[in-house]
Amino acid sequence: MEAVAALQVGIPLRTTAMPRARATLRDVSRAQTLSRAQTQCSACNLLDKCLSADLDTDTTRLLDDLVTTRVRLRKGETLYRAGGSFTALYAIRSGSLKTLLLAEDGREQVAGYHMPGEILGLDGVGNEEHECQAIALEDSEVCVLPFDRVEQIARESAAFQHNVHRYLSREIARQRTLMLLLGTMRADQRLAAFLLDLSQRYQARGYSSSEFILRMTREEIGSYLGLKLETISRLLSRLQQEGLIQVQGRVVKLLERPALRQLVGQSN
Amino acid sequence: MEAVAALQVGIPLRTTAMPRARATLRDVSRAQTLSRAQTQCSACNLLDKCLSADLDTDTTRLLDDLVTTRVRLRKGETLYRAGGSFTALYAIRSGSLKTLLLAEDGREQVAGYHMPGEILGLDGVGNEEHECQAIALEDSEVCVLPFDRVEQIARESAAFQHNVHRYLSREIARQRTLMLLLGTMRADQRLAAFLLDLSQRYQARGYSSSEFILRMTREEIGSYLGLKLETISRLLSRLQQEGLIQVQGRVVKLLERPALRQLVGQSN
DNA sequence: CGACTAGTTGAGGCCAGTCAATGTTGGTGG
DNA sequence: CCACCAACATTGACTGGCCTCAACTAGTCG
Repeated sequence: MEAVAALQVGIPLRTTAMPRARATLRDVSRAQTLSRAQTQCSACNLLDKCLSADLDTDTTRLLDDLVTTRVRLRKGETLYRAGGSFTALYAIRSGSLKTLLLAEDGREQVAGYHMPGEILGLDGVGNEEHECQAIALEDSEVCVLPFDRVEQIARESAAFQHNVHRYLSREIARQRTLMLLLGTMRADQRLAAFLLDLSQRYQARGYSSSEFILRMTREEIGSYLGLKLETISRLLSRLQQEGLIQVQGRVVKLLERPALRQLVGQSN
Repeated sequence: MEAVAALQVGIPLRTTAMPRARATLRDVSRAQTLSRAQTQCSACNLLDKCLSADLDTDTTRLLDDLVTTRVRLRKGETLYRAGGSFTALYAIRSGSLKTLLLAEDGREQVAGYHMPGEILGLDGVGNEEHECQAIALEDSEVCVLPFDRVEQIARESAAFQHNVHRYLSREIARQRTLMLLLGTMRADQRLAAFLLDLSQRYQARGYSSSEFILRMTREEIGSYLGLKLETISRLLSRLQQEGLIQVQGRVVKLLERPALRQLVGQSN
């Protein structure tokens, strides 16, 4: 109960060596059990983005009772936290979340920014507990996919199994890209790459690819890119001054995409 | 054939926008088909490190005809490369390999250093082709695990399936740690963390945890840690001067492990 | 309105990169 | 066995990019 209260306030929970809390669904404000009609994956408009891609109708039917719970999160609330026992994957239906990496010494870093259709919680499969914390950046809704059910269906359907593997693997690939970014790019290149990535992901979801809203603060973006907030701020200003983008608070407009790509591309 | 020749020389293949080559087993010097007795996972001394952990005897038997091929690599040879079609996972039996990340613009970074008992190739599951290149750092031997067989067995055995998932997930966790390192640590902290990681992994394999041989050059270590070779060299000297380690070429001795841990731990 | 959070911008410092010279090691062929 | 070469490594001097510290502004919420 106290946990819930704390979360409602939306405190980022700056965990200096947090006594790894058990976090379950009770942690979030509203978990709701849903009627079957509400949860059928086959009726979900995010179909092609999720685990249910490319399945025959028989298999799709298997999925229909996979999701029995959906969770609503308010901005700032935690979906799961590091050390919390892993029981399910989460598919984002609406809104967006960030994942936060926490080291024992209090060091922390934003590990990812996640949009509708993406699946969260994959990091927990390994040792039954989550390794990072997921926090809503705005009011959001996620589907709960109990992992034992996921594994069960994967055993029954090779196609679904393959989707699961693909998702795990894609997560690996995503992180690879980030490692390259963190390991080899200058600050301005990192920011440009970040903006282009956002643009591309928004486009894939049917939103404008040239104008969008940053859901993260300068500090969060900086943390994600291994930089400080001041650097992010300065660079946004500079890119604007150079005419590559237009910034107004959190609203960003990409003006010269080729130039941005070129900036990212120059390998020194 | 030409491919083999090139590889024999051990050229690092500095691929500036390499025309993504198809790489198969023919690429490596000696792929050998083995008798059943030679390849039984149940007889492998790396048992507990590999996919066959925690299985009942029935399932273990399933694995016995999983590995039909083993590959020998000489130092500098490539096991698979980016863009090569993904057909199998590879379990390292002896030796060590590095994985190399390649961006389209020629940027490249060492993504990992891999030891016996570890599994390579997980990044290929997603889109049927490898996303990085694996190169032997010394003469090595790996078991070939055809991935369709792996998936098949996973459908038959929940325990094995779980191992597969665990492995994929662990890879994600490993990269997470690296991201934290690249995103938040100073150069000396990165190097200390690297040395401690090696130490711990050598220990887990029954080798000395306080004295070991670096199988990578300063340049490769630097690339792995997002630093330059000169920085690595300087830092190794400095850590030696401070009495924390002892370095002699590639032979490293950890003298003050607590101090190293403390160095890594201080979050600023 | 005051308190607070998020963001911008400037001045100065330091850490790691760059460039360059030199030393060391290991493999190869005469 | 030694000479030679190439790859690897060390060290120094200098530079520059990003961080730190700090002051100030803009927007938000009770």
